[in-house]
Amino acid sequence: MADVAAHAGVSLKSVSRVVNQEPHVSEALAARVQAAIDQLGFRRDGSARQLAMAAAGRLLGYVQVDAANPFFGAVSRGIEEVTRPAGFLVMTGSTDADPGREALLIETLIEARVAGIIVAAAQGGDELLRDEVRHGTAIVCVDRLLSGAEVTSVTSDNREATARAVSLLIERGHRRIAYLGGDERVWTAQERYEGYLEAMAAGSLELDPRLAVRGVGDHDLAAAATDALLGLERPPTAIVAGQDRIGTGVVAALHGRGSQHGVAVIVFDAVPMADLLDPPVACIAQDPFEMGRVAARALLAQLDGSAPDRRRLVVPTRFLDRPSAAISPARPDATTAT
Amino acid sequence: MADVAAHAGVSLKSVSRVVNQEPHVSEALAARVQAAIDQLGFRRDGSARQLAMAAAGRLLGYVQVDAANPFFGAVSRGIEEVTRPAGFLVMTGSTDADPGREALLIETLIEARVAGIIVAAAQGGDELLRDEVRHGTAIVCVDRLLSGAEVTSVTSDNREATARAVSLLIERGHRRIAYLGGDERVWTAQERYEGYLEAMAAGSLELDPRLAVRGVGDHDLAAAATDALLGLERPPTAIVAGQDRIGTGVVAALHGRGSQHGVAVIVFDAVPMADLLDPPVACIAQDPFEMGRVAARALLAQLDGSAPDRRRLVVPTRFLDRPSAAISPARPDATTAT
DNA sequence: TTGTAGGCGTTATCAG
DNA sequence: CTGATAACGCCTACAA
Repeated sequence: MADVAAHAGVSLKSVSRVVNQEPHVSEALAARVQAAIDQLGFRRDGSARQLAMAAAGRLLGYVQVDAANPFFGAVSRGIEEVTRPAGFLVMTGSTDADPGREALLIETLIEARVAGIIVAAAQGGDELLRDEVRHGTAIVCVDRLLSGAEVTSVTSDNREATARAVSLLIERGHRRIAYLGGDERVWTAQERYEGYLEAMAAGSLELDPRLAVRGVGDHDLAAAATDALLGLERPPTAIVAGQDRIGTGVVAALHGRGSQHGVAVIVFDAVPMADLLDPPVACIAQDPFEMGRVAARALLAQLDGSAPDRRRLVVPTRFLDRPSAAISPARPDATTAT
Repeated sequence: MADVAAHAGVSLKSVSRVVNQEPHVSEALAARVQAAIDQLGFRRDGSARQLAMAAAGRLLGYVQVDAANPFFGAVSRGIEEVTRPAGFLVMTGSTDADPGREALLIETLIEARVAGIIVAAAQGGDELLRDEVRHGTAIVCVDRLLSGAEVTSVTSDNREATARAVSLLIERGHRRIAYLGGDERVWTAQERYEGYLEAMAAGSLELDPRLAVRGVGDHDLAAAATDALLGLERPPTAIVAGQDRIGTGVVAALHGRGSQHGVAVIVFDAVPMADLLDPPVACIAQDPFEMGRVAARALLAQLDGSAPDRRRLVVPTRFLDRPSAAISPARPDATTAT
């Protein structure tokens, strides 16, 4: 910048004024400075700027489990949509659900002097997060909670949505409804499972423990579990999958058996092309995009003090059942075989 | 930091030494300083650090079209996998293929003093990019080229892969092979289209212009185009879709017509659950994850001067045809109806 | 092993 | 409207 000043024959501050488009600069001077800037290819240095202004730079951190996961990608878009117009830049990193990576990432973001951090899912590094919160860092959680700290969180209505879906199956005559869920230590998985139990109880259906399977959080495990379910002397007439990957496993296991099996499938989280699959499935679709927007708005509001530090924000899911066949009424023979 | 020094009764530099884990510090002093740090909740300031060291901070920029698109998400993961071990943090932003946004984003990244930038797809803001390259910024392009500048680019073997797929169809007896492609101004779309033409010529098949459709780059347009193809008096026996979204449109249009139509479908880019769809499709799968890794390695190598500024790096695609039915031989009646 | 002086590029303050 | 000077928080170089 000094170079520019020298080149233009003006003072340092004048250059600064031009660069920042401050008022009270004569056109002549501005032009001269601009010429020098162009000629020297000058770029103002964000670090120095931030240092001098002592203000928190317009930088945000977004910590996610996996950038390649469409859910988190969509959250990311939601965040950007809100933060970019506000002039923020987002620094992103994936943790692979590894608390160590998460910790390192967060430390780095803090050092980069981000104004706030959005953390999407992955429990485990909670202690560090709580420390940061106490330390005054603005943090918002997405798709997870953080107990023991004043944090606002944005989640789906996991339990309620699952309960509604199961209730719907019951309404349509299903009695043997299976649930395949993921790792029970994951909060969302726990919530969804409880929603299932809730609805089963509300429908006065006794719970067959063989139909309530947990810890099958990936495609292959879910496919194997589905095979096992179908092998029972009285197989379920409906299967609720607690995650998209579980859903694809269920579909894979069902695929090719012909649609005669008549098993209705509902998957939590949107499955791509759900209605073109064989068999088709109904989905409890989260709205990650909106979750990102909500989280970003909450963070920005928190930064300018216009919102409390701790809120529980719930983004509703939508039930997608385009091919009505997906959750068709249970076949009579299956129901009456009791 | 001065606070810490005062609190611990030591000098500024001693605190700096402890923070940076420099050698030659007595344990007693280190402990005292560490205590003060913990107590005051001190965090070293990345901006100041960067400013003082005059070195380019360990920051990288990644500019993509859409973070919610699994392709770019996977590229992002590939980049991270390489850059994080090297101690870099990645700042990300989506452009929505809008040159204006892209420009703004890049400007911002430059101001943040990133050491280099990876730009994934979206042509249009080329002039700005060329300027930056001339200005000395290290830039690597992914899934696009940048003419008129010394940039290294990482792409798939778009043309060759498409040609191979079409040749395979020809080998299996197909004569009427349709191609549905996206916007011809997009480089990848152009390459793939040319691959189609190439293979048709190599197979000595005359090109029916009604079967070579371009500019149908989304689901609905592709579905409509497919309907039109099926309405021809001599419909194609095979359809090659130049993008995943086009592929889903084709599948949607074919879905429910029964598999009797016997149309083989090949989609460029991996379609989720391709083999469970009705009808199933074969895929020309790109490897975005690897593309990201390659790009990141190229950028890092360029930064430390161990690689030239300009290289054309090609990451091969894989042909996925798990359900062999997908590209089954053309049905005789369709072929002989000539 | 520890402390001191000077500077990194920018902005804010206060004179001219 | 313009310019000199002092921060900002840290690091390197040099001295004690």
